[in-house]
Amino acid sequence: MGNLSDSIPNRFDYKQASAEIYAAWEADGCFQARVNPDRKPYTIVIPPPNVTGALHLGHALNNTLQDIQIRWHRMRGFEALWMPGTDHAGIATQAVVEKRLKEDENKTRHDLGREKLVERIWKWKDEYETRILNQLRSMGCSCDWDRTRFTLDETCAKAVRTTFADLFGKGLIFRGKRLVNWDTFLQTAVSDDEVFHAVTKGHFWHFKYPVINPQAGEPTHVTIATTRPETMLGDTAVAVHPDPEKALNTVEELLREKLAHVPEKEKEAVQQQIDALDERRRSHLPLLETLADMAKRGAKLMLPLVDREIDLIADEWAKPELGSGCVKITPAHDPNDYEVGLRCDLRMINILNPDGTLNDHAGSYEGLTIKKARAKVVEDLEELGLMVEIEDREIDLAHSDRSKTPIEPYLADQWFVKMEQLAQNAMDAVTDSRVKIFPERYAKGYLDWLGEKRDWPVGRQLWWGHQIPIWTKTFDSAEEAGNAAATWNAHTDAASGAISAAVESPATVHVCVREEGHATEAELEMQGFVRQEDVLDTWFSSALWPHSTLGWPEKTEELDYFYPTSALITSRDIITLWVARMVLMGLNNLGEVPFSEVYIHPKILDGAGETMSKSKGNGVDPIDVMDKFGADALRFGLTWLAAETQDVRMPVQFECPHCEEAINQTKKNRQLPTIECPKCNKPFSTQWAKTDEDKAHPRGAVISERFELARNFGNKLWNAARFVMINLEGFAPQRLDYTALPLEDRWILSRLSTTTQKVTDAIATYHYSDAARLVYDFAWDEFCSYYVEMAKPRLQDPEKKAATQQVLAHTLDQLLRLLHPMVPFITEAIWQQLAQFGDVRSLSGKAEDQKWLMRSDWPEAELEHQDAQIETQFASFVSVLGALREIRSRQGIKPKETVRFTVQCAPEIVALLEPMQTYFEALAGATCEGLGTSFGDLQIPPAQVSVDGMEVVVDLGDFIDVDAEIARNEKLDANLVKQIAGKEGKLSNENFVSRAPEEVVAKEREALEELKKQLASVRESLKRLRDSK
RNA sequence: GGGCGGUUAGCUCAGUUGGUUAGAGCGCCACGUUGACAUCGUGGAGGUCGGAGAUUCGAAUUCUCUACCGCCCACCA
Repeated sequence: MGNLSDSIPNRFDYKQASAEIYAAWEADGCFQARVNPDRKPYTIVIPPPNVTGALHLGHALNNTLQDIQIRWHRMRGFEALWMPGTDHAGIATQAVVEKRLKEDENKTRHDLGREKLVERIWKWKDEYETRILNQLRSMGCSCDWDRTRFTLDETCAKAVRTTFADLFGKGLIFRGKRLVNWDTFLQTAVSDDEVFHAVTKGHFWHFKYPVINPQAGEPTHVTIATTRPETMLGDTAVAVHPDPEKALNTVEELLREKLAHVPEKEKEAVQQQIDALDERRRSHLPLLETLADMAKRGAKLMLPLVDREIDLIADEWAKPELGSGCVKITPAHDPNDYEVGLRCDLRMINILNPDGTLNDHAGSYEGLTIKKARAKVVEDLEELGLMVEIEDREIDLAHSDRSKTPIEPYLADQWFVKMEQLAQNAMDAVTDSRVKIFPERYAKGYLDWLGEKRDWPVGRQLWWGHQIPIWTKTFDSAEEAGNAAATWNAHTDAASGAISAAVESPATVHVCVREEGHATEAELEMQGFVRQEDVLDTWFSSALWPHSTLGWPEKTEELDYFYPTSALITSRDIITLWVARMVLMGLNNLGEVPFSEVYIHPKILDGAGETMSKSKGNGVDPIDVMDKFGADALRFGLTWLAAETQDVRMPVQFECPHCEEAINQTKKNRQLPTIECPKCNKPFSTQWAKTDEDKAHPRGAVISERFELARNFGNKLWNAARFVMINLEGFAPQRLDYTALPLEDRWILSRLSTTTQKVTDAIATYHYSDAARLVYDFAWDEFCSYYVEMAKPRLQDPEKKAATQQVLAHTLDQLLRLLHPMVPFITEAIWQQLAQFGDVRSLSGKAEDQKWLMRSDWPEAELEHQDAQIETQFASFVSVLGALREIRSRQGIKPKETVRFTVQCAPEIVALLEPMQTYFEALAGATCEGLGTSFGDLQIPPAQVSVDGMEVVVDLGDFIDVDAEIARNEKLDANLVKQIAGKEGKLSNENFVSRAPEEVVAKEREALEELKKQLASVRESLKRLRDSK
């Protein structure tokens, strides 16, 4: 016994052991999945992390949950494939690299050129991909690394071009004008979700356009207002409501309806709005009516500064209740105006160059930046006497998330994917449950979003990405174009294979070539076709991920075997962008959904409820957590917190590198370059350290104490295993007759069986937190606190030792399996040590033939071990134990002192407790002097506790603190009186007695009797205690 | 403006189909280092379950309204 306790340290050296174990697993091919007809496949494709930067805690959660499913299924006998990889992340990555280029070398991408920039981004990608994959390894992720893919690698590129050509051929790719969010710094369109809004101070300019040849009774000018006066250069109309009176009435109706429902305190504000309408009828309506009539007769206005004739139009977009009631229409630079432009067939004049300066449509303003143009337009309008008023106003301005510069709405040619049918197919897959989403409520967002069936703009004006495989040429006539298209289309089924062509009215031909580097490409270029510069939206390649990673469009064995994949585990913010697109692309390319289940996990927020991010400084790095607590603690901690409905709130601390003090992070201190530790008064640096002075201090990690629970649990498990192994010397496996086992063995086996069943169920339904809690409680409270404690005396008894060893070995072995998916390293480390006691550890006597725990079998719940009666019996034991401990504690009995006790209880409880008698000694330092009996008359009154229909009486002799007992009993007395009153009240309520189910009433009666008994007992005790004084 | 989620102990969260005295971890208080574990053990204190109303014999749990927090979508001359 001595050598083992010396050789097993009482701490798990997670740093060294984890690395060694992982390397050994990998070397032994434990992560590999192969096409294997003898097993059922289980597949997860990783949500490929962006190569923009290192992984954060959200990724850690995402990947932990995936690894749990993968490891669990692997143990259950599935051929489990976890497909790893990373995402090129289009604009995000290019923006990061461009920013770096600007900072380090003061160069723009145009200084470098496309090729050089892309080269730089590849370098960045290599660096971060390595970092990311190593982070995943440190976390213990059991990915099949041989299959690692990148969304921009050749396999994926082929899938992208094949898909694009297919859609093009089906007529689902088309070209259209579209207002895009133009980032003038990066000179690219950014998607709506890459835009953030910020309120800035600005102005609201009111100015007027002259009416051309106004007729009698008509105004000479029309007043409009805008926050962006320079856009007037692109105006092609001014709109007025066709029926302003009706519009005002409608508004009033709505307001009156609101008035009826709105709370009292808001009524006044609504009433004011209604009054304002009356005022407006007087002040504006006659003019607006006139203008509406003018619009109908086709009146024209003169657009000042550029002297362009524009229409006065009637359109409902103009709101008579706002501003002057007239609105300028700039279809090429405003989303709403664009809609008006389409409706009224207006000219769309783009006044901007890609770099944000004005182009030749702006006349004399050409070449100016927006800012300068704005100032000059205002100045010139003032000079012409057309400026009416300038208001100060706060403006909610769209900014690019990537460059932080203001967005300019900009009309550009874009490539679109027609969504109508694709979206419908993806919706059907969820409605008919071919794809199930957990938690279910997220299906709504998915369906709503797809239901809009908005065409998908897939082009990005970037250099980093899959370049659109289209060559374009504009011919002199539609006829020529038609001929060219027909010629190229004729090649489609010929040797050159994969081509299709389409004419964009009037005379532009687009040719899409499927094969990369095909001779056709050169041929097209020779004929004057030019390849589209744009690259595809990064989500286009991500949408193919579940099948492109398996080799599609090749008909690979892997594709056949592993597709459709089994589960997709991801975070809620990309349900639409990614999940929906994967479903529709999977259906389009393979006719099958890409996965059958989608699990959406919570997000990780900091202590203030904000999302974590590097730019806020509240981001916890999984590496720091692993350094401090270990990978298992990171994983278990996250699993523990991953409950169904809630996001994970995780208060964050700085850790002082000098004294390890944890300093709560606040909004104030989280962006400081250095912080002084309040405990040891030494400074440390943070991620914000920029100056040499700041950087000289050692770095304080950002961590969260949230992981202590998991770290402690690992330690508990390790030491329980240590205890078992120290006591396993001379262990000889044997077949035990379950029915002949003593109560404590049957109890722990019953609990093990129940736990196994529940944990299995929890993981299967993605109730991760439940799974963690179940196994934590079993391991700590049941196995350690009771079974191991009870095993101690038994191991000293030669008669009982062997059976005890067997049950200990079995339970530990099974427990390790249950825990392995969540905490793979520590369980594997223990399991390897346990192996030295032979390969037969299970009660069944079956020899374990796997070298690695991660490759061993998941436990089956032994249903015949579940025994409710045994569990009740054990509960009585625990109650008595608790009573004894409480008395000891209350009375301040020293641990070394043994006390004597009896339990007064019914005969059937005596039978329950009988076999457990000896354990009171070991677990509570109390000797049982009788069950079902009392001490008889003691000279000094005993301490007494009544629980579950039992009276636990402890003879403390002279040691008793009578006053303490009296105080306690008095408190109990009062409490019982209160409860009894409550129960009596309930039972005297005729309604309750007659309407509640009989069993509930009976239960209440029983409880009342029990309470009364207790009260009697307490009072008797009190009397004796008082008498003794 | 539309939708979703949350509000339970000082903190972070559980709470199954409504039914005894609402649980856990951390923190706090008291005691404790006898050979698995002080990253531990034993005991204790601490909650009128955001508010109002309704249904019911009975509500943390169901329904309605409401407040606050968070997220998503739309819109903002």
